[in-house]
Amino acid sequence: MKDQGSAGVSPGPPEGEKKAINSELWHACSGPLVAMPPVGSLVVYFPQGHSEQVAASMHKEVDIIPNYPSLPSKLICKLLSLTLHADSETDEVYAQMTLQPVNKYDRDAMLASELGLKQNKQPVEFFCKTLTASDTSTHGGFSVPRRAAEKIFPPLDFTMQPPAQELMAKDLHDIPWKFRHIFRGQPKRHLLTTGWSVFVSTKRLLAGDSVLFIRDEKSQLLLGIRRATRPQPALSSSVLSSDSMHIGILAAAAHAAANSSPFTIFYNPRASPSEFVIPLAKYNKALYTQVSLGMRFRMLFETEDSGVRRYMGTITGIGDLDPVRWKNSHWRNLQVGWDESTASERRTRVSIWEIEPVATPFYICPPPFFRPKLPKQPGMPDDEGEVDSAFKRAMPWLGDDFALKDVQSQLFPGLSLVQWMAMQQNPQMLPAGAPAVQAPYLNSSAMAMQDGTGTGNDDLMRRFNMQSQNISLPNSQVGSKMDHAAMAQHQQQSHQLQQQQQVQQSQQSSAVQPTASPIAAAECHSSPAAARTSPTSAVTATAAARTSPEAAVTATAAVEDRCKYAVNGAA
Amino acid sequence: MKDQGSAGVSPGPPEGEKKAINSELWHACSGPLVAMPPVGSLVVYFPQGHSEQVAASMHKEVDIIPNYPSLPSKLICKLLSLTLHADSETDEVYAQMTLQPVNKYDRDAMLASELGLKQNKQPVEFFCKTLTASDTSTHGGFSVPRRAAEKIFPPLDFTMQPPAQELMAKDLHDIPWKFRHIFRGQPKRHLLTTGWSVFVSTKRLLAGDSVLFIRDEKSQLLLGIRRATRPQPALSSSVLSSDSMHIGILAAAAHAAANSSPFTIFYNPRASPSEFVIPLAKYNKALYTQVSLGMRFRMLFETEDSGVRRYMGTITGIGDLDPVRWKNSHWRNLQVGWDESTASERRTRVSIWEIEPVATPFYICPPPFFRPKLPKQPGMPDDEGEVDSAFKRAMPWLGDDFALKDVQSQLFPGLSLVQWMAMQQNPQMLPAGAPAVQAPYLNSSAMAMQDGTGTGNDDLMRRFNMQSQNISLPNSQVGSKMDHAAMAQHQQQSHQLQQQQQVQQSQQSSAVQPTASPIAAAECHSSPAAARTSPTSAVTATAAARTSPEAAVTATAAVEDRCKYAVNGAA
DNA sequence: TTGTGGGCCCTTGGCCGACAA
DNA sequence: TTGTCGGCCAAGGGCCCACAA
Repeated sequence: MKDQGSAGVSPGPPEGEKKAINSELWHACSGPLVAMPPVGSLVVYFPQGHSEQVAASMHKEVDIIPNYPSLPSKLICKLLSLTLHADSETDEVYAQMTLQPVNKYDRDAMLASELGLKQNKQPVEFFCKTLTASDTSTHGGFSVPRRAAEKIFPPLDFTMQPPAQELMAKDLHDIPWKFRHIFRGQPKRHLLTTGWSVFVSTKRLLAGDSVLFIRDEKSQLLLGIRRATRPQPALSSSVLSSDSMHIGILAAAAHAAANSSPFTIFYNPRASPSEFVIPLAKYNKALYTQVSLGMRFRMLFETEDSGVRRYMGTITGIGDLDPVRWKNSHWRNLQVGWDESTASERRTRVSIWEIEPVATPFYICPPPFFRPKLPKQPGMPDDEGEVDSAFKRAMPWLGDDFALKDVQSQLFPGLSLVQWMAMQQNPQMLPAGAPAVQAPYLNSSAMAMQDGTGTGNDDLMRRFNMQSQNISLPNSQVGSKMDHAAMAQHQQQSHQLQQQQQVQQSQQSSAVQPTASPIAAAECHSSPAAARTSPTSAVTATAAARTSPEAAVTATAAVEDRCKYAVNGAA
Repeated sequence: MKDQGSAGVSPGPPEGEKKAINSELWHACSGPLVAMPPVGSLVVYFPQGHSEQVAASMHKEVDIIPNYPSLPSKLICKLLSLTLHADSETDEVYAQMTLQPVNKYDRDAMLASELGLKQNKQPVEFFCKTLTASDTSTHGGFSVPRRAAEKIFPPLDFTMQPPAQELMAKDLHDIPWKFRHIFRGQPKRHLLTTGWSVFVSTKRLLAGDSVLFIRDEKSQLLLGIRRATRPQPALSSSVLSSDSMHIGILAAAAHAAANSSPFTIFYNPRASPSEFVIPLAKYNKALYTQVSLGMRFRMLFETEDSGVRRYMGTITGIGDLDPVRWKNSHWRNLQVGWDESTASERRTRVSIWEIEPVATPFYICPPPFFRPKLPKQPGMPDDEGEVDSAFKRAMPWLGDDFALKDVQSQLFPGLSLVQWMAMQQNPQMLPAGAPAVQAPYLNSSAMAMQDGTGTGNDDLMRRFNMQSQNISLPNSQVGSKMDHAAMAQHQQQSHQLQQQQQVQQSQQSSAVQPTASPIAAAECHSSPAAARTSPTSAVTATAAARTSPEAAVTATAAVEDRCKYAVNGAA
């Protein structure tokens, strides 16, 4: 993977510099769910997640994520630098981050972390279209959705016959592409003709890939691509073995933690499903959310065309993803089930900061009479005093989490590297009194019912809540103790009712939840994208064997919004 | 880099298996200098060299190769498995090796290591041609060198007018390619027409790249490619930071050494100039060779067209490549100068096993009257007794080299990862009495003169030999103490004479040196390969910016053999 | 012996509206 | 509103030899 025009959001380490990558375009390509923390802010780094991404980048099964002696499951770090990159061959976007583990953090960093939660980097003026077979064929041009053309492209001079103009758009590498934009045909439609096929062949686009155009602040046209996630053959790096990669990640982090020295990581937003560098404020906020078995939640997913939609789910288990190697880790420690039958592809393991509990406005902004019990609201620092010490009081266990004991590791002759690392127990145990999931002040589900939004299934909800008391025991696999039959029955019975509630709650809570990003999607139109074999030369048909994109466009029935293309903002 | 049809020379770890890669073809692509050790044999692994390769693979400056606490500069390992690979996108060849560090080794492994030295995997029936601008242009086909076509391709039926046939050749991934082979034109010549341009475009070949055809044992035609080493942009992995990669390599090796457990590495023959996994027998043999300042040697280099030629050089310094981080390492511990002025691109640092001292037959097969002093010849075990114990007696320092002391590493807050690792001293010190370069029984240069081959410069040679006594001090940079002016003068004066000697010595020693591989090259013809800009579409000339191969084909005047193409074996 | 260029044919790229989903 | 097709024209892919290095 070659280097590219890299870009400094901050002065990152130079590595074959060209020109700064347009941040808006980068975010448009990385998708609506990706928000990078601001430089200087505090973040939480999860080695497990990092390992998962490496495994995902190599298209390998996430077999065993090894741990490493003396490396805790999370590191609180200061984000020293952030550089946005794009692969020069594939245009794949990724970010380079320099993190420095910290034991204590200052007020500014905390505030920066807070502010980072509120910014949404998705460009306002953009559209994204999944390419059809006709779009990518050499036979024709690109059919531009009408609304998209009207919103994004410069207006045509309709006195011309036919109306046409030359468009110029720059990609992530600042390379300009020129297209003939014409409005013709019967019925009339917007087309990109001359220049389009060169773009398609140079970028090696196939039907199913997406193209997106944005207009930045200076009204300049930019374009990016987003490739379909087709089943790719396992990727062998040919440079480093998978074992060495994993141990490299962990060793680098462990050293950095021990010395409070910076280390560098790469984050590829589209390679793995989860971010592993989380704003500290977001993480803390999530810690204060009650999670209990059977709890209902919503979670954001990206739609095919760069929109977002929420899926409803239920927490079916709470416990370590890997109780042997990564004890007491918050990484994907929730087992979940999804309401919709089409959700078979969705993950069954999520982390607490990924979900939005249903009806939680109370905890985001507790009523005044609860405040005396908590000196500061960690999620929302004000100007009154030291955020730092407030944190220490609120979360006394944090301080112990960074001491690196130099463990005299035993040696196990004959074990493979992964086996050996797998045997290493994480020596960083949380203090005995600190539960794996922090006990909240109140039970959110119970609150939801008192709030009047929960109706008709009080008994079952209470039952789950009672069982959820077990979670104060660290690392207990409470999910397995559940009565799954009763659970399933309950879900089936109250399914329709819940969906009605969802809509109401979604509308209510999105007004008060600062983390909820506004969704604007229009022009929904459902029709499965066609996929066909790309034409290959007859002479060496087997040799030129380029696997045709399998018609894997799963027609998932969407509740909220689903369309072949989306114009961001009302049309 | 995607996975590929991988191939098991031995049962290697499966990783997206397809079919075994043809070993002959793999070796043809990897070049004439690459010989892989046999599975089960003993090898010496150099972490420094491994790090260098990773740096080279990423086209980065070989800045600082960090070391790692408790990791010695070399590990003696048993080669558990060897799998040949080829990148599915670029056809780049590489090998996956599983190594297990050993403290003691059995007789069989030692013998296997011996046998490995004698096999030469280069296929007998093959030819390699560097592609011209005409070859890669869409305008025409491929002009096949006459001798090559006659030797490799099936004979044409010359009763036809014109004589023509269809050729089928499989590549590294076992994908068949079909070409029309025709003998036409005025004057007559062999051409590949139909099918050729598809091959060129699919493989993305450019003028300067090479294509090679071989005929295996079953007379089947195979073809491979070898890309020109053009100046590539720095490669950013987008997965792992360079720091993490280096520490990953070292940590994996250190763990394996501590536990005698297997670890996996990738070796890319064309990425870095030097092998870092050396047959133990070859290494030991090199240790018994006297090296001294001013010593003359020959060294094999690959020619442009998969041939080999020897260059003459002089040892100008002996000492650690990195005296701070990698003390007493044999990795590239020789500083050398080259006779030819065109040798400016050649490396100035080599390892002892890479060179062939001039006139050393005496040490390869010592005369009988020296044998009583040495119970066993380590390089050539016979059937009389335990090779193992013989080794222990011959090289007592080897045993100490593998003990892993669990060093309580100090922590240096604030240092970067590389800085920290660089500060770590390799705790494995050689015993005080053991010199960095083993003192031989006799001085080879002196021998050469007594042998009658060295004439006319006795004084200078003696002087260098006296100075070379200093090398018994470990890690001393003797090279810097040399009289460089006298050295240069000497070289200039005796240049022509030396060249005459080289030819004689080459002929003499190649007959008795088992490591010398037979060179067979014919049809030498010198003409610089032309390079021209590849045609790009006019519409978006800047966008499609595909850098044209710069005419970097340096016309080095070759002494022995140099040709645009070479037919292996007499024509 | 072989690299390059001109001549010439014909495949394929690419622009158009028709038509239907 | 937009995906795909047939029609049609022109660019360039690709096979040939001439010529020269």
